[in-house]
Amino acid sequence: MNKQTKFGDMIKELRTYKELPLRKVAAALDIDTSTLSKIEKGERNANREMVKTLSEFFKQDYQEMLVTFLSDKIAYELQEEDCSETVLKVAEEKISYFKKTNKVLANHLHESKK
Amino acid sequence: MNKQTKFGDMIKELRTYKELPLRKVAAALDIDTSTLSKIEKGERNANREMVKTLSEFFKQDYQEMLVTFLSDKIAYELQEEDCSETVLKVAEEKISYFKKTNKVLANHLHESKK
DNA sequence: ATATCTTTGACAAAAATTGTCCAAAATAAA
DNA sequence: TTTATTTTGGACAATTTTTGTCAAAGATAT
Repeated sequence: MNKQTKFGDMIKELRTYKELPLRKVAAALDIDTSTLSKIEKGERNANREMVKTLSEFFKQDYQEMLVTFLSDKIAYELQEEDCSETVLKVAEEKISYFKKTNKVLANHLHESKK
Repeated sequence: MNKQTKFGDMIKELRTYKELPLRKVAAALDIDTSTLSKIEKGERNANREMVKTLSEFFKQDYQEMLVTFLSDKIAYELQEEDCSETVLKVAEEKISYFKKTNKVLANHLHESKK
């Protein structure tokens, strides 16, 4: 599986490789087939719980799937910026700085991750 | 101004340096002082329009402020992940890959940026 | 042609964000 | 210390976004 693979493509790949219908995977995730179809096509968001469930279902490494999932979100947010490279560099510096000093970037914003 | 400076701290710095009350800056932004106060403390989100207005108001480079603003958001999203470095790397690859191939990561998700 | 699978659009419900107001807390000025 | 001004925090409705669900159309396979 390619590094640039989108999360949706990844799980569709896994699903079709095992010749499973959306129905089966959707059941494991406890969601509608319609929703899963959209997730595969990048039209709806998955969430962490789904990533976890999918990694178990397909016996894939959770961290790896999570990286695919999260990097999609980041890449999506920045894809139209022409300063995206700089943003990523600065973000990395901020993260390591705040991890080091044990501070937090901001508190209240969108804290529930389901 | 430090690279790791948070957006809120940055504009507070600019404001206090010029000895302006929230009231004045809030007026330029056409928002409540209370909201601006929260933005400075990272408790509310600014948006692009505000970044633009602020860059003009304080005569700062827009791109630079934008980088501060966007990197805050990214850093916030990833600050609790232990795979954040990898995520950023992969995100960068995805972005340049999709820019190159002129594709798009996903369509419909949160498209209005105000 | 029939059955199964996939996609699409619509919609209400739920959740998150925003704008606004008010009053308390903090700070500065008199 | 009183008074004025600035800053902060909480509450709340309005708005926007996301989510879950359904039904039907479209595609594919049997």
